[in-house]
Amino acid sequence: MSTENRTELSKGYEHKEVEARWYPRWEAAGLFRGQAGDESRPAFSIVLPPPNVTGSLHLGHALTATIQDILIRWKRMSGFNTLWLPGTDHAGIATQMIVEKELLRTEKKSRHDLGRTEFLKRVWAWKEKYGSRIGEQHKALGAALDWERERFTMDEGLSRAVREVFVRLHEEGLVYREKKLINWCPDCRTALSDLEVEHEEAHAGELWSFAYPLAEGGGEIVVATTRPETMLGDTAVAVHPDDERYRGMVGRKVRHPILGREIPIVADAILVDPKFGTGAVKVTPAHDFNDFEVGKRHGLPMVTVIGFDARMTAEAGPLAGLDRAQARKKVKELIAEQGLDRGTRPHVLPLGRCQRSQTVLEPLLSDQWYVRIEPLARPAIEAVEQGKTRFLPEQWTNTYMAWMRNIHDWCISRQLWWGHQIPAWYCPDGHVTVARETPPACGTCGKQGLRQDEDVLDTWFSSGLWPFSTMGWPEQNETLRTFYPTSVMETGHDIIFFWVARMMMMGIHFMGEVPFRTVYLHPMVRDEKGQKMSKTKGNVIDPLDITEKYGADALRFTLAALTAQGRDIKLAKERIEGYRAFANKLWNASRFALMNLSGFTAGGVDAAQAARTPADRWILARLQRAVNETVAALEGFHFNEAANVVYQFVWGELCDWYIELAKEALYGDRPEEKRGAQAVLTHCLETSLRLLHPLMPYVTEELWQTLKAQVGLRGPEFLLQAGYPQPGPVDEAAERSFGPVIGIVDAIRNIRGEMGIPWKTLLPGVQAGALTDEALATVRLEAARIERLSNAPGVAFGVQPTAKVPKSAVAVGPGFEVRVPLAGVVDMAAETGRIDKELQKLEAEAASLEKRLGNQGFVAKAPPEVVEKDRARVEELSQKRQKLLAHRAMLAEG
RNA sequence: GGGCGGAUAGCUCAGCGGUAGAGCAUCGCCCUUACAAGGCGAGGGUCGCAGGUUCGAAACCUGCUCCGCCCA
Repeated sequence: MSTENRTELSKGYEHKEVEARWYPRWEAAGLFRGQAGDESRPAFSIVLPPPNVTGSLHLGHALTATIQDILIRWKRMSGFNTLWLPGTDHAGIATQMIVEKELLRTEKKSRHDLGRTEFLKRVWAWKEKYGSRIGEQHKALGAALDWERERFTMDEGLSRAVREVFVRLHEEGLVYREKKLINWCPDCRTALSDLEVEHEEAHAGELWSFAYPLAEGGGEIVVATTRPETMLGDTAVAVHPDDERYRGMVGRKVRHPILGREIPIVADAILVDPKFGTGAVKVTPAHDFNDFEVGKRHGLPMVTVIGFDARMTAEAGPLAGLDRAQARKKVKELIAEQGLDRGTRPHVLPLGRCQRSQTVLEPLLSDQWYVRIEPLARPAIEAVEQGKTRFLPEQWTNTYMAWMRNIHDWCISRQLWWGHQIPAWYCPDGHVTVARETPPACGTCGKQGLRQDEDVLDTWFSSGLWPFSTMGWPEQNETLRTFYPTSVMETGHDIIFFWVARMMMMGIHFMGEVPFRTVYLHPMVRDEKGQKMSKTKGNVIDPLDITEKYGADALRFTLAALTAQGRDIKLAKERIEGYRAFANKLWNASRFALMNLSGFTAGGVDAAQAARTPADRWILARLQRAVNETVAALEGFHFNEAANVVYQFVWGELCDWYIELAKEALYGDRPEEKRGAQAVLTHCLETSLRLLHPLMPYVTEELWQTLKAQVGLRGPEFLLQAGYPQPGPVDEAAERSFGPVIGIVDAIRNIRGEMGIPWKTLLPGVQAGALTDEALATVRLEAARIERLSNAPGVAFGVQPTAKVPKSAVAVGPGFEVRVPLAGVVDMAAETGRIDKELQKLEAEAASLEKRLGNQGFVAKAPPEVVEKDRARVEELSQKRQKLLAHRAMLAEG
C-alpha cells in the first residue's frame, strides 16, 4: 500500500457518521445470524426480553441491550455459534389502553363503539406503525441481534404455542376455571394476577366505627371498618371464640341497619384479633380476601354489592347505582341518622393499586381461568437447587426460592380484547370445550352454536414461553436443538417473578429442560438523584438522545462501567462525557499510530519477536495482563471491571506511557527499533480494538478497518469475525524491570511540578541510579526515552550517584534514585521544604509499621510473607530516609 | 410483620481480612507537531454509629440509625 493512498483520520472521533455506516454493513453481511444445526462450534444463545411493542426504549432497555450485546459479541469472537433473538411483546393492558386513549382523543369513541373486530384492527394498525421503533433503537445501540428471527408474541407461530400450552395444561388438570375473589381494576375493567397489584404500605385513611343492633333483646355490637360502603355486603359479624365480652352473643343475630336483613354473629379465631378495636369484625365475603375465607369456613352467603364498574349493585338496596366514593358517604349518613355512628379516627392502612392505572383495586367475585401452579413450581425449585440454573448475583436465588415456595394459583384470564383469546368454547348448555382449533360442536353434548370465551390470556402467559416459542415450538426443529436451553437470561430484577420464574416453570414443563443456564439480573437504572425513572416524574431519558449527543459507544461503555453487581445505577452525564472522551482518546491513539506507520506492513509480523526495547516488552506484558483480566471479568459477569481494565490499559498505559516512549524509536533513525515500535504499537492497538469491540463496537470497527486497510493487517472482513484476545502467561520480568524507568520519569516530573519548573526549562545534569544490575541495565537501555519523557537531556546513569551535587533536588523510590541539579533554577529553600514534607510522610509510615512489627502477636501469627513484606518496607523506608537526610544536610551546607 | 440491598474523597462509584482506589469536580503549570473531548503535577477520606472477633477490620459477627427495594 502506498503512503499516498492513506486517508487521514479526522482530528476527533465523530460518532454520528461512523455509527450510521457500520450497522447496515454488519447486517447485510449476515454477521448476526445464528446457525441452526451448526455442530462445529459450541452454541451460545440469548433471547432478548421482549419490550412492549408500543413502547419505546428507556435506559433500562439500553442496559439490557448493552450487556447482552457485550456477551454475544464476546462469545461470537471467542468462537461460539451465537444467537441473539429479538422480539416484542403485545403487552395486553398497556397497549389496549394506549389505543383506547388515542381513539377517544381523535374520534371521541370507546372501543365498544367500534366493536371487537374493528378495534383489534386499530390495534394492529398501531402496532405496525410504532412496532418498528424498538428495532431501530436497538440498531442504533449496535445490538448484534438476529433480525431474521424477530418475533412478536401475537405472531401466528407464537399464538399456536400459547394455545398448545393452554390446552395441554387443561388436559393435565393444571388449567381450571373457577369463581373466586380476584383483584379487579375498575379502571382497566379486568381481573389482575396477584403480581400486578402494587401494595401501598401506609395509606393515610380512617377507621370508622358503627353499631349493629342485636336483632332480638336489645344491645348492640360495635364494629369498625376502613371501607364503610362494604357494610352493605356484610353477611356476618365475627368475634373471637375466647373473647369473654361476646361469649353470649355467638349464634345470635344482628339487624342490618340499612338493608334490614338479619345476619349471624360467628366465632372465628383466625380472622379476629380480640386485641384490635372492639374485638368484633364485620364480614364481607364478596369484597375482602380474609372475609372470603371466613365466608367459606362458615358457609356464609356472598353478596356482591360493588360491580365491575365500581358502582353499587342492586344488592346495595337504596344505594344501588352510586359509585364507591358516593356510597361511602351515603352509608355513613344513613348510619348516623339512625344514631349508630360510633365515631371515626385516623388510621393507616395498606392499599392495593393497579400496577398499570394506579386505581385502587376492588376484590370481586368472578369466574376466571387459573393455572394450578404448585406442580409447575416444584420442578422449577428443584432445577435451581440442583444448579441447572444459577442466579447472578447469587442473592436473587433466595428471592426466587421464597416466592416459588409460597406461590399461589395464577389468574390468567383478562377481560381485554387485545391478546390471545382463550381457546375455550361454551355450548348453549354451558359445557366448556377447550381445543387447539375452533371446535365444530360441544365436546360434551355435541351441540352446535358454540361461543368462544371472550377473555384473553395474561400477557405473561405468552411471555413465559418466549425462550422456546420464539424458536418454533411446538414444532421440533434445528433451532431448538441447537439453541435451547439458552445460555443466559439477562434482565432486570423487577421481573424475576413476572417473567423469569414463569419461563422456568413453562420451560421445564414443556421442554423438559430449563430455559437458561444462567440468570443475570442487572440493576435498575435511576436518574442522577437515585429516583426511578418514570413518565409521571418526567425524568425518563431516551437512550437515543444520549447516543445522539455522546455516541452509542460512550453510552454502552458507561452502562457497562456502572454495572457493579447488586447495585442500582445512577446515571450522571459527566460519566458519559468521560467515556466519550475515552472513545476519542482511542481514536487519536490510532490516528497517531497511522501517522507513524509509513512503510510498515503488519501482515505476518510477530510483535513479540519484533520487540527491541524494554519498553516494547513492558507494554506487551501489560497488554497480556489486561487481556487476562478482561476475559476473567467477562467470565464472571463483572462488566464494570472489564470496562475499567481496558480503559486503564488503553489510556493509562498505552497512551500515557507507551506511545510517548515509542516516539523515540518512531522519530529516530534506528530501523530495527523503529520497526519494533511499529510492530508493537500496531499489535497493542489491534488487540485493544478486539478487546474493546464488545463494549464499543462502532469506534473499534472503524479504527480496525482503517488499520487493516493501511498497514496490511491480516484478518477477516469484520472485527466481529476476528478472534477475541486469548489469556496467556504474562512476562512478569518485563513488567518488573521496567518499574525504575517509570519511577525515574515520575520523580523528575514530580520535582518539576512541585518546584514549579516549567516544561520548557531543560534539566541538564540529572543523575539517576538504579539499585540492581538488572534495573540499571534496563534504565540505560531506556536512557533516551527517559530523557524525552522528562525533558532532561544528558541524564547520567550509575548504580549510585555519588558525585557531590549539593544544589539539587533528590527523589528516592523503590529500586532507584534521582538527583536533579537546581542551581540557578529554583531556590534551595523550596527543596528543603519539599524534603521535609517527604520525610514527614515517610516517618509516619515507618512508625506505624514499626509499631506493628513490635507486636509479638503480629510477628507470631501473621503469615510470614506479610511480616517479611513489612520488614522489607521498613528497610526501604529507612534507606530512603537516610538518603533524604544526607541530601538535606548537603543543602544546608550550601 | 418477614426478607434483600445500600451508607467509602465535594459528586458518582470500585474495593470486601494485610499501610484507603478510580472517574468526574477542585487547585497549580502547559496550546510539548495523536488527542484542550488533551498533557504534567498537587490537594482531598477518624470507609454511617456503637460494641465484638482477630496479631491486624472499610471488609467478618452483633446491635443501632438513616435511605432504597421486595414479599405478606
